[in-house]
Amino acid sequence: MPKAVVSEEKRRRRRPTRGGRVLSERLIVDTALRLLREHGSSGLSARRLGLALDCDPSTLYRYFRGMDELTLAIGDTLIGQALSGWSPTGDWRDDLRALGRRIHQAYVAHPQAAVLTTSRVTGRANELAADEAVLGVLRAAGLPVAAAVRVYHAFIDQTLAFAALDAASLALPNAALRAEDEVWSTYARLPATTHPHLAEAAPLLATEMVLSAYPSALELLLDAVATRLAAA
Amino acid sequence: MPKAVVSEEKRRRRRPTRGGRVLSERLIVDTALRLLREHGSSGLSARRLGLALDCDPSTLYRYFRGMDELTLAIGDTLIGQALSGWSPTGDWRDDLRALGRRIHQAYVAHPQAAVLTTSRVTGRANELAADEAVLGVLRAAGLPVAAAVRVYHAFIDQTLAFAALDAASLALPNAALRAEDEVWSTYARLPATTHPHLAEAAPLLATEMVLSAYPSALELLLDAVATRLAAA
DNA sequence: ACGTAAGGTCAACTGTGTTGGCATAAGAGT
DNA sequence: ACTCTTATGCCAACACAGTTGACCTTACGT
Repeated sequence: MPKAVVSEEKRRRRRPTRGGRVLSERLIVDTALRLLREHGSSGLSARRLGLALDCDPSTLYRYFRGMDELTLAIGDTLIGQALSGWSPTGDWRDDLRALGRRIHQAYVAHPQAAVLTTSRVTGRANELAADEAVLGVLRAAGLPVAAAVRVYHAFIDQTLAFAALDAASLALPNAALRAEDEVWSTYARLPATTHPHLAEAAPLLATEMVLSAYPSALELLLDAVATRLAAA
Repeated sequence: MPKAVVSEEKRRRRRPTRGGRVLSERLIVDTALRLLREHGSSGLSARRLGLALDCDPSTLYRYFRGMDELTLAIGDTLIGQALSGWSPTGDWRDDLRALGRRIHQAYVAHPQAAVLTTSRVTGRANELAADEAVLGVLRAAGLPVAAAVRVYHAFIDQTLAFAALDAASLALPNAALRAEDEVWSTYARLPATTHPHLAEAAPLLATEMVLSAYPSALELLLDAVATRLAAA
């Protein structure tokens, strides 16, 4: 019960666990990501993490104040992955599109983790860097501060929102996935008298709904920004 | 232990609980909504629900296969509330806007419940009705089936995605809310050398980020549909 | 070489979803 | 009105969750 967790830089003495591994924030987060992938979004627990790291669950509390703080760290790691290797080209439209796609993709690449962490503001390093990047692109494009903030808001919310939604359906355990398939094919069996449009659209729905609507939504937003820039 | 839950219509014998109340799906869902509002999105549990209904937690399994199915029922109730009293005017743009706002609003009005249920396809009655309504509006506007399905997809995903995001920040317990405020004001204290754009935008961010970006995103989508209709 | 405290471990607490077995009263059929 | 059936309530128990306080040990700064 560390009242205060020692920050990663201040960490001095590294004692190995009984299994011989030396812990670190990094190692814990990576292992958590692995567990999430293997056991689904509800498959991460202090106990399982302890098992995987061969340490007592309570040890984790030396590194994070609780499972919630660990969750935030996982989220920040995802954003870090999204940004790694990116640099602005100078074309605001390309840059914004790339940032949006990268963030969306990073979350969707870890759906089980994304489910836990989207829609949480962490204020950690990588998230700050991402916000700074987006605002920088918009300001460089010529938007005044106030407008840039509004666009930034729509942009980041839209990206995270779609990421969350897309991740959620990807993260469903197999059983639930098959259940959702059932639902869509149920649509096909609906009587045309009560649900004519659903019955008509059913075959198309089954194929359309497995794709993400994010790319088209993103282009819509970019168009809107272009219009605003042209008007000024 | 009930392998199969008896469906609501087939329910015959209504025995009151020890507290004298007669249970029903409806009563259970309503009580769950109350608990969610009072105790937050993680405040719903079989045991607490049992306590509130004055019945044994296991009794709930006579009505729902598990907490997950109860969750889906809650979600469907929200959609039902969104649709209740709505009818099409014939103006596709007004109708679509109204549907979007109503659904978004219904979720945001129950943020704690929305957090649990957005991004879950239930296939229950009210959800079917909503899907049918949206498709009906689009077809009546003159869109061919394939296009209507694509727009429907973007529309419904966008609405749910923003609802989820907006609900999530509304549903944060007070402590976390204050923590998020902290984060935004931390932005203001960032050194302008490392994060110039964030530092500049900080005061605007603090006020902008508490508003929903959904209304503007919705108008963007409606514009896109109008363009497509005009082209045909 | 020593003393300190970081950080590992252990045991225990409360709360969770879920299930199998049992009991009872509501309603159907006569 | 009497029975018979069974829907639906209750109880006890299970394995799992997060979290904490006390304890111990070993790596490091001096």
